[in-house]
Amino acid sequence: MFKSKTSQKEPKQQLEDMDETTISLILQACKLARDLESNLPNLANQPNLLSNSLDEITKNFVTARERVYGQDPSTSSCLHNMLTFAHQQQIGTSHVQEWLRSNYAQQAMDIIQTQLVVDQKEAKIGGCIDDDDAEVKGLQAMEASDMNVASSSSQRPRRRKDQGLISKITVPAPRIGNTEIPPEDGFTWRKYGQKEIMGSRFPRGYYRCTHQKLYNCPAKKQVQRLDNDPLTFEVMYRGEHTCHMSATAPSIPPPSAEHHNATQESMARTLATTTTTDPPTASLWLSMDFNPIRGGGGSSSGMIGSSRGGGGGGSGDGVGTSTTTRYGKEVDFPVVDLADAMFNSGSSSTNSMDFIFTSAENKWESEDKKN
DNA sequence: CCGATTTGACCTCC
DNA sequence: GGAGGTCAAATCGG
Repeated sequence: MFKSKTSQKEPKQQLEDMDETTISLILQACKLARDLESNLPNLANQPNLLSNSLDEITKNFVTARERVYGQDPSTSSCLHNMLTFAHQQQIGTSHVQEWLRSNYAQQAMDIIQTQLVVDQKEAKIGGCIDDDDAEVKGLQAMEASDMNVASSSSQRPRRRKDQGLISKITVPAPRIGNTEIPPEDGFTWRKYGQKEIMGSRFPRGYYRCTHQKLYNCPAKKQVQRLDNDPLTFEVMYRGEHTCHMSATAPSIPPPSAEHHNATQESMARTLATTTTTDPPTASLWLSMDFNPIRGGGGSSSGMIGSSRGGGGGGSGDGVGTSTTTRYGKEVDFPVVDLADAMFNSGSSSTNSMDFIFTSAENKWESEDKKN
């Protein structure tokens, strides 16, 4: 897989062409969503208005989506999901309310927006890569082979460029609270390194899944702040999380069972005996704490595994603090899937958001999937 | 005591 | 040889 090489991306041009209008449509929709959010209390008892508002938003998204599709399907999946989601919103207003109310919307929009930015800047990667597109300038995927590396040079198996780049996204730093903390993504990460990168003002943080050892979860991510925009993190994910998919891996401890199967339950059980901070299947994750900061500013409202270990003292400038996350409550909105899709990006990032709304709109999905 | 972070050293790739 | 990725000892905190 991960064959190659970037340059097959001429639609880049098209992208640029479409962006202006399309993006403005999307932003417009986002804005409307925010407005809706702020007026939610008032609209709550005015179903008609609420409905109109939702229609409005949906319309924008749908239009945008159509435009996107008309241009470059490869970049549309993320948008598409967002749009589909908008569609779905009509289906269950209560969900929408919750969604909007909880800031997830904001975050989701941020993601979408940044995703677009990435798409533009690097039409080759854009958070929407899948097997076909997976490329990385220097990263040659060697998943298979990377199992038996180790051998060559006498010493410990130290390899690089393993697993290939799966997805790369830029994520806005929290708007509130501590902007130094890289955004959560629903998984538990353990920082294993930090390095100054040539030409970058900020160091790059290296994280791997907390369950790497226990469950052989190969997921890793690199977090780095953008030089020109310290409030934005560029996150590169590599490898997929197997820790919440594998039958042996811990997953979300489904609190109020509902949409999870037996496997998950058993996983949850397993989990219960191993750890308490776990990769909430993104599903839950989103619903629980999409926005790390929102709870409480600086002093951690228990959102991030906070900077426990390591000499706190000023070192990790920037990327520092861990992203170890912890969630707890149960919730269960459709949004959950949004989460799942977005950050479960470990793998086919393209579909990052594909899962999100599948139930609502299958037709779109089918189209999308083939990219 | 256990688990997470820090940090310098080491290793691989270009 | 240099840059980037990973390891692992030291350290810290619950």
